[in-house]
Amino acid sequence: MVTRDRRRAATLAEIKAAARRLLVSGGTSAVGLRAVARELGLTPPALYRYFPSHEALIGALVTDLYDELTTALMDLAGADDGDLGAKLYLLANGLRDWALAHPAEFGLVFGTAVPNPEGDEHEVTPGHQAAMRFGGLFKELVAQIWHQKPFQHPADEQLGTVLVEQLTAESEHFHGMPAGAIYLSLNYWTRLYGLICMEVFGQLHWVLPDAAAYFEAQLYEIGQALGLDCPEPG
Amino acid sequence: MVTRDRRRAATLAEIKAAARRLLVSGGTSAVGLRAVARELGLTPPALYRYFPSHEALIGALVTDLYDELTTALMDLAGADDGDLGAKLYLLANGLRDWALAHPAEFGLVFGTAVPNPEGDEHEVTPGHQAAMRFGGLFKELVAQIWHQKPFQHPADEQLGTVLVEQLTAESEHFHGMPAGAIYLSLNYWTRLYGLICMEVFGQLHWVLPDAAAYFEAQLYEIGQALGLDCPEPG
DNA sequence: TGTTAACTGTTAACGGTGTTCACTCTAGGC
DNA sequence: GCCTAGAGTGAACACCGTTAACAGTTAACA
Repeated sequence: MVTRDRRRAATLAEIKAAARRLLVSGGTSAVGLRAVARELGLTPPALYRYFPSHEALIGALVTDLYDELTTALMDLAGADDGDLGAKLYLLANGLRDWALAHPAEFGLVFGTAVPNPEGDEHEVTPGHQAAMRFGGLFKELVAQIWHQKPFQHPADEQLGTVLVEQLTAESEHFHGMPAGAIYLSLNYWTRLYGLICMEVFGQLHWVLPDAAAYFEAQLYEIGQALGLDCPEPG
Repeated sequence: MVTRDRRRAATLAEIKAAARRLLVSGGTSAVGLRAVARELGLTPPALYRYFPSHEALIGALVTDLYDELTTALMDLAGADDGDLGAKLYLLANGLRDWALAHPAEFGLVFGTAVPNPEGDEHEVTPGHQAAMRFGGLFKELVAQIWHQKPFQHPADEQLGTVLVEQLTAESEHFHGMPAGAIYLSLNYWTRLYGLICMEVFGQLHWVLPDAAAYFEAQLYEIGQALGLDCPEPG
């Protein structure tokens, strides 16, 4: 019987589900090793049969959240068969909606620093792979947009040799797009991420009580930079 | 004698200095109540004569860091008597330099969510006041730039009534600037903050090994939006 | 000046955390 | 049917923030 492995996988899933529950209800600090064990009616040391440390458990949770978000956004964008611009618009709005609906998860996934300061051996963890899959969503879509209708982009001379060199190094991930186009794509992601971070972390409440209108206006702006005729705000 | 208050103020400063030291050397998690007490040769309960809780100690530390950053940037911008655009450029670069030089402090000050979800009684803490002073730095400078040489800005119709309403509510903080101009100013801050956050938190390392060139290009771009002739990148 | 009150620090303790070790018991494989 | 690997337990360790009761010093006031 393989019921042994099956049982192990089941409890492993239960552990992560309990951790997720605690994260949602009480924020990042609430998902402690002992609390998770309590949730399952187990003693704390029992969890060490499944995760080598509390940190590893959190890491697995982050990986799951990344994948959940990725598939959710894929479903969202896949359902719409319209033009690619509308797809990107859906993706951006979907990410914001998810972040606002799950602020604790967002804070855990995107608010914690990536531990890659001195990049000797990358030691590509499953969490990193999940993050790459997530990032690939946007890269892929932007590359499709570019190849369908190339948008105006700054020339290499405007960007400077250093930046162009770094951007062209990423060209393979963008299906051979030129540096200027990758630059604009990076802008899109940077501004989107920054906007959502500020809204979720409450840095925007002090000037804008409800950032929805501002977000929409910004989405229109950054979409235009990619040659998209986004839905106009207002 | 007032030596009693003097002594109290001295130890209070020592406590915060020790906390700061721990923050720098070991990150946010290293600045614990017991660790701070250990650093001063005191027992943990002694600190409760100075701060009502560990959280209050952290709050005081954040306030100090805000003020330190604010005065540092004021000195930086005050020294240069050139045009206001150069001042803003110095400010933005100064903020980035500070964030990269003190990543732990930056993470503590800007990376933690502002606890203002349902804004009933704001209960304006010293930390909030310090944050306002810091934000005021940029608002003030941008307002000066606007009044010296008004830059092109989107019309109200382009932004939509909801957004215009919110922006004009902030008009007094921007010395009576119109909504479109405030919108562009907000863009400047949003993009600057997002960029620095991503760089410090390592979200940019995976695509750009060294974000300096990208940051410079972005600074040029967002400065142009405010009608400034920034130093060109490259 | 002597008394009193406030202030600063201590020790002991409580409940909480992540983690390790030695142990038991049960289920699967030979 | 033995035997081993795995799952789970209880006790313990070292840490954490916090509280309560207590002691010594110092400022203020009658």
